[in-house]
Amino acid sequence: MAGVTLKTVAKAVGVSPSTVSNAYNKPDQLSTALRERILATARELGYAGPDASARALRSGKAGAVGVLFTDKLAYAFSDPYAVGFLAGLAEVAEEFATSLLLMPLSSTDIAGGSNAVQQAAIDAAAIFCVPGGHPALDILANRGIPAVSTDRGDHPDLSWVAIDEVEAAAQLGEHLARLGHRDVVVLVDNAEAAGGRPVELTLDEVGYTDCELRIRGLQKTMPDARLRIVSGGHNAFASGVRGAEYVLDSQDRPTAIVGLSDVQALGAMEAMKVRGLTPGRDLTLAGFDDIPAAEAAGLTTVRQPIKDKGRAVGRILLDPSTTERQLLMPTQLIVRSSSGPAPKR
Amino acid sequence: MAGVTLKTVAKAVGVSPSTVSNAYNKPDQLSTALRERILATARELGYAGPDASARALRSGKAGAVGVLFTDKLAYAFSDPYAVGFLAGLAEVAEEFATSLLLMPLSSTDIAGGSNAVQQAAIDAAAIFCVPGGHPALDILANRGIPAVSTDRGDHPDLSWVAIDEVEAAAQLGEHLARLGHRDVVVLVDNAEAAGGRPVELTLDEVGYTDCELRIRGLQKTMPDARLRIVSGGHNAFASGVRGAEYVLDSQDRPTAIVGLSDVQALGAMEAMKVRGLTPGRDLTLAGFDDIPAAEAAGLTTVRQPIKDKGRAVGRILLDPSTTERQLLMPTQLIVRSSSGPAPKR
DNA sequence: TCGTTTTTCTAGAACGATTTAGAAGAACGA
DNA sequence: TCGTTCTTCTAAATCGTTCTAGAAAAACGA
Repeated sequence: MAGVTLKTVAKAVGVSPSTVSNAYNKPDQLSTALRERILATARELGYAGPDASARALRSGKAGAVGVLFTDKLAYAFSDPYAVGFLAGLAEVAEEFATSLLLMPLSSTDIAGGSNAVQQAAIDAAAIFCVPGGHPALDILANRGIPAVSTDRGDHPDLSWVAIDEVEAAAQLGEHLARLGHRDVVVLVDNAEAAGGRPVELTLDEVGYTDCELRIRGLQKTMPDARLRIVSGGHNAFASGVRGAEYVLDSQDRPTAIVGLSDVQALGAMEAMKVRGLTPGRDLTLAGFDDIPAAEAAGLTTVRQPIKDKGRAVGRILLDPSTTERQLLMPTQLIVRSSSGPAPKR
Repeated sequence: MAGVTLKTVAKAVGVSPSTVSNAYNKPDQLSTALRERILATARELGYAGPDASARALRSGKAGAVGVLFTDKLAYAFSDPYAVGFLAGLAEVAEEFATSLLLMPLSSTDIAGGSNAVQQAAIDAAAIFCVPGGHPALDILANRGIPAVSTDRGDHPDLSWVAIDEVEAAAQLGEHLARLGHRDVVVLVDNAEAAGGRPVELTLDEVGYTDCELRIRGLQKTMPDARLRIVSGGHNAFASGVRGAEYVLDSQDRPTAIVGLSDVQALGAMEAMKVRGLTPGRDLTLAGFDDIPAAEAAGLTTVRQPIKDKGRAVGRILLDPSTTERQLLMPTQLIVRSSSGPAPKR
């Protein structure tokens, strides 16, 4: 039962291994009669078809693209934004009969070599919201694996599908400025706050390039405003709750809170409601992404075409007819009930 | 630059390939000095570490578990229930430094051999809501890949992590019966309706084992009720909308609609609202799964510990200390505002 | 000092396929 | 009839590792 290989089948049929291989991969290289005899014998012997690893080794194609996420893989699924990206990517992958390999980006032994990025059998990689200097990116580069990032990197030859973070945030900033807000707290993703205690950060400490750029965008159109940066942990609903709690329970409440993702902003909304505060009246709230829940909650946000982003990444990775290697996707400010005029002092 | 292999490094350092291999995989098999010299030279030469495919071939371990979904992969991400499962599975996978390989289950050439299930380099597989007789399952079995399903299969030696579908549905049925409902429409996932036109089915035509079992469960505690089975397409919000539209716009309205998943039930809720109908008053609505959105929408539903289900599947697949191969997870009826007494005739 | 164990390293055979170049025979055209 | 072209199949090399068994050297115990 076990240990049936190409050779076994070849011997049983009385042909060379090459012919059996051809029966599977190049049907027009042998007569139909023989091919059928081979496949029949294979079935009889319980041969499951060419071994995946062996084929990958010899042919140099793994038939899978890797997907890299920030932080914990389990986390990624808690943000509908990330899920939307995956859905778009999966759509294209499916079209090209390619699998998606989700790689945990655990910190363990990233240098030593026993991590998934090092070990994964992939032909290409999609990099989702992984900060620029991350060691995993070096590993990929070193392995010579073509990659597309969702952030514009520094290298001019890196492929990416991104939005104009600064411009997108500037649009939101303009909206807020026009409403009279001059005291804003920005909720960001931060590893150090993941312990549970919210932290207040300087722009330099923020880390993730896209977060930094968004804050710069806000500054651009809100030059007179005081912008504070707060984190309640990783990018998740609970972090938004914690970050907002910290801000709302302090003596020094802002007039507006901007979550750098909708999940965080929705967490903040929850914290407001618990305190009897109405978004848009008592305090303005805005997010980024425009996930489905944002609409239901009436959250003002900056929409990104996330599924298209996933599709575009997939095309660059898999579709040879796609030549564009750097793509800027459009964004749109969606004003809903969670934003309103700043209260007069 | 290209073509740097173990051998290249070995030659450069002046040792045997085995030793270089050991430098990466068995650090205690050689002196620290030599190991460092090897790693340094490797870095210098631009060697990216042992090739994934070659390693997989020789050692027989791919370092990845496959995940099989019903229908389109992109679909899977539209159901928070499926996403929750993935999150749980990912958590365990991460712990064991294993990647998750999402395989498209496209119908193309499933027999011929050019499909993902056939080609994937995986050590094990998680099977999520794939109906019993699906050819992909045979392929896995044929390849000798250990698999765990989220449905109890027919084979006694198959591993699974599931719920008692009949009992869970029976619980819901009892609730509905007690409220006086005797005319119920069940919304199911169905491929034939995916074209756009809703269809009405008999129990035999339902297909997916778990759907069938749930309907049987309802019948069990609602023996006097008329149960009709309707599908608006695949398991998705839009299908729920379509299915409900078909039912609501007919002459023969039921007093209750049961979605066999929350996303479908929520779609039905949308259709009701558009028609000015209030769930729980004008018509009772219930679902399955208890996804986060169900709570927000006030949907009565049967809760499944979906993330735990994912975790349990992961443990069976990856954790050698887990001996239990068949696991029944608890369910719980969650009554919310969408269910109410049947209107008197 | 002489076995004996331990450490450190190596040779060579797998692992299971695909690929390249080419042989043998059939079919073809003139 | 003979040279040419197709079709059908094969031998042998190769992909880049890891594994098994064992050799050489070093360390050890008495």
